[in-house]
Formats: sequence, structure tokens, C-alpha cells
Amino acid sequence: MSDSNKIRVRFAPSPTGGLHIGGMRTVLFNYLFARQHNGIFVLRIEDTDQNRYVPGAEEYIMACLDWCGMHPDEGPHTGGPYGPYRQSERKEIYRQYAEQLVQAGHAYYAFDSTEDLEAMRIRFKTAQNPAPQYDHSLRMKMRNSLTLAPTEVKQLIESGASHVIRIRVPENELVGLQDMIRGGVNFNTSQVDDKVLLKADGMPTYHLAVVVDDYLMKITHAFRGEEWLPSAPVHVLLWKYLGWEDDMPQWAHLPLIMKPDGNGKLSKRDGDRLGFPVYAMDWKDPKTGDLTRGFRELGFLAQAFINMLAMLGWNDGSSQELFTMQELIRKFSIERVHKGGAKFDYEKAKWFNHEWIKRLSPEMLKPDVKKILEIKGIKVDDDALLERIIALVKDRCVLLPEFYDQTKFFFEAPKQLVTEPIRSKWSLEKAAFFVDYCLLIQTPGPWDAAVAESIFKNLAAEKHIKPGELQLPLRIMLVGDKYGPPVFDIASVIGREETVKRIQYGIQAL
RNA sequence: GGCCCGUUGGUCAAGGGGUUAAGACGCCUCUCUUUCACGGAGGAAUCACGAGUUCGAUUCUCGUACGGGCUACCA
Repeated sequence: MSDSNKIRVRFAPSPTGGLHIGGMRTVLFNYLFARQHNGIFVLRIEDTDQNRYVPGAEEYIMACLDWCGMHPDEGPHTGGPYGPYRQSERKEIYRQYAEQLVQAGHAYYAFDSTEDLEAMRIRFKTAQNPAPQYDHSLRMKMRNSLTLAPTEVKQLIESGASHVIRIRVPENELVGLQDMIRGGVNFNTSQVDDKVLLKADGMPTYHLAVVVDDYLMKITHAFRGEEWLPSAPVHVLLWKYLGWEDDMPQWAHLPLIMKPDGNGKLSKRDGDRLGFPVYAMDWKDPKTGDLTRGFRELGFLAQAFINMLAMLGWNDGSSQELFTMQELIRKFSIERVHKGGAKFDYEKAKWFNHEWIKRLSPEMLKPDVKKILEIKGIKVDDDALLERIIALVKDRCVLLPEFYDQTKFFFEAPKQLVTEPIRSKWSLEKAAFFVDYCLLIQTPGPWDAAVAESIFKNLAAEKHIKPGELQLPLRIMLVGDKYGPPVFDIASVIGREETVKRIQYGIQAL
């Protein structure tokens, strides 16, 4: 494939806060598509709204992509031949195209103030039309270069009067587009309003910027959320009016991710309300200082997060649900993306993580587990030991932090023993058994789970006590509670001396 | 209100004119394990509705209902 027809996609977030799973899924689909076709994945920062700009959000977005291993081929930090990749730094580019549109009669200057606009909306509001739009039916009633005398317009502009440039949407024309997911979608332009293209501050709106930049950056396939579908005719019109129709990218409007309960698209609030993450990573709002927890910090593996994201609205047609990034790159197809929105299910998300923890080797899990333990003040230097422990417990950890609860007793004796389950059945005979058991295991010789178990069972048989009656007490002495991997494995790992110590302490406590 | 997009169990979903309508999550039962999980075996539960086309519609068409999105000098 030559460079001229190379597939180029872009993820174009606006840096206004945390990156939620919908955004991350858009990145993922872009990334998969690019990699599958050996194309270019561009990151473009859409920071045209100065009011909503949040410092740090761009770095945060980069970090999220980094976590998931989806590195842009071009972008503000990587550079590239079509930069700059921040729209705020491209401000000067947009004006000329807006002016070009005005010259061609496809756009016009509008001088209406916010108050004018508000008054218009109130004045023309009826039961049939509760939200009047600045469109073909109303534009001749407003203050713009269509209604004002050319000399007046010229004078207003020269005097620096605040104004915007609006697209002049034709009346009663059919505008259609082919969507890769939905097929043909048609609109009658009479329903489309004269969207602002260039704002009073000289910044473009999304509508102008997305078209200009997609053209200039040679984007071939444009993926975005379904919420953009209604404004797609504006974009199609712009591609046409700018004379770039042949270069228009193929569109794919992705289904929305919905709230698990009730209705509407998923928002950060739902996560707060229902107790699950919505953002990829922890996000601290620099203004309020509020911390919103992310999937990563709550203990999700990047592999699981990606896998979960991919299955939200896509499948390969088989019943396979577990995919590596490489498999996804190979198997992804935009045609198999669902049309309907999917309700987010946190239980299922956790299931993916659990599956990935089970699937990954102790060695691969080790860095994450080390981090978890270090946070809790446990530093492990013996890698082989740690891997052995991880192998023992990983099947019972759903989220990474659970590795702490599942492994802490390997490193330190339980501080408190939960004795309720065994106290009532505790007896002098059992105490004597454990005293003897300690004596027996202290004699030199090999030490592993099998040894610990056979000594235990032989002694129990000798004393005519059912081994089952003894195992739970042993577990509680070693672990402190009724959970964890097989008890003799634990004894084996912590060693005979520590086992003896804990048993002796346990006998005291009971 | 208008425009646009959707609709297979509670959730994610496969399928697509004739099927016992896959599979997964969750839930329940049993089993393994004298811990907790994992694993294994089962179970309950679905084609929104109405017309039409057809020998036959969950599948095609049209309506309706319902859900969603948009309707900003936000993206």
C-alpha cells in the first residue's frame, strides 16, 4: 500500500476531564482498525473550548493510552508530518476556510449577541417547536450578513464587532452518508440549523475543526460516538462546500454505552452513584480536588480492561470472549460492531479481570502484585517465593488489591484469629494433637506440603481424630480466618518454624 | 415537539424465513474441596406489539410502542 492511500484514523478527545470507558472504546476501535490495516493512528487534541479546558487532562489522556499500550503514531507528544496536533495551536488555519466558505456563499457572518439568540428562542418558541433553531426559516430575521447591508457588514467587521461565522444550510436538500455500522443515513437539510463554524473568539467549533483537520491530516476513516450522527449532515455539507468531497473519510458512528440501571448514556455520576469506575484511571479534578477512581487503580489489568471494552458492542461471531490485543487486531471488524447501545455491567467487567488474572502467569502478575503489597507495607525481595505464592492464590483474586488479603498471611502472622467456627468444638485432645504435631515437624528432614500433610494425617490416625476436624483449626492458626489456598501449601511456604510458631500461638489463643 | 438511531432472557449477545433460539455474566441447585475460591454438572429466564408478504415469520416490509441521541459561540 502506498503512502497516498494508507489508512489513517484519529482519536480526537477534548481535554475536559477524565477519560471514560466510552472514550476508551473509541480509542480502542481506532487503534485496532489502524493496526489491522497497517495504518496510522493519530491523536488530536480538540481543545477549542477555552472555557472547558482543564489543565492536566491532556497528559491524563496520554497516560490512559499508555496504560493500555495504544501509542499514537502521530500526536502532540509524538509529532508527525501533519502537526500541530492541538487544535488551539491550529487556530489560524481554520479562519481561512471559514472565510472561503463565506466568499462562496456557503457561510455568513452573524452579529447576534447571546441575548439576541436567547430572545429569538423565546420569541419563536411554540408548543410545536419548543427549541427554535437558527436556520433557513429564521436567519433572515437575525442580524447577519444576509440581512444587513454589505457596507454595514464591512463596517461592523472593521470596527471589531463581535461576530461568528455560520454555515448557510440549504433548504430542503437531501444529505446522506454511508455509515460503516449503520448503512445509509439520510437527512433533509431543512431540519439542520446554521451551525456556528467560527466562534467570536476566533476559535473554530467542532464542526469546522473536525472537517478541516480530518482533511488536512488525511484521515480515511472517522470513528466517533453515535451522539455525532445528528450533526453529520453539517460535516458532509462542509466536505462538499470546501471542495473535498472525494477525500471525505468513511464514517462509523459507534453505539453509546448506557447506564446499567435506568436510561441514558453512562456518565461519571453513575459510577459514583452505583459504586464502580467509569474512568480508565484515577482522575483528580484540579479545580475541586475531587478524586474519581479509575479502573486501573481499582485493580484492573490493562489486558482485561481492553478485552472488556472490545466486547462492549463487538464480537467476532463465535462464542469466544477472551481476546488478547493481538487477537483483537486480527479479528476486529467494524461491520460486526453493534448498532444498539449496551448497558454497562460491572459484574461482567470484573469477570473479565478475574479471567485475565487466572490466565496470566505468576511472573506476569508479579509486578502488579508487588506494587499492591508495597502499598500495604510488605516488601518482597524473593521473586521465586512471590511467584510461588501468586500461583497459589491467583485463581481466587478478582481485582488486583485482593492479592493483599490473599497473600498477607504468607508474610506476616495473623494478628487476630477468627476462632468462632472452631471454638465450640475445641478440646484438650485437639490441643494435645497440635502440641505433638509441632514436635514432629520440628525434626529435621524434607519440608513440603506433602510432608506436612502426611505427618498431620498419620498423627491424627494415631490419635483417632478425624483429620477434617483438625484442618480448620490449623487453617485458622496459620491464616487467621477461613479462607486461602490449601493449608499444607501454606505451611510449606511459610516454613516449619513459622508454622510451629503460629500453631503455638493458636493453642494459646484457643 | 422535530429530526436521526436503535429494540433477541435481568445484563452482554450468536443466529437469521422452517432451529430443542448458541454462548457468557449474574442468580439457583448439585459436585469437587472437611476453608474460601477455582473447576465440573445441571436449572430458571428471551425474539416489544400489530398488520402485511409467505405454505411458514424471531428473521423481510409497514406501522405502533418503547428506549436512546441531537436540537449551544460544548465536544
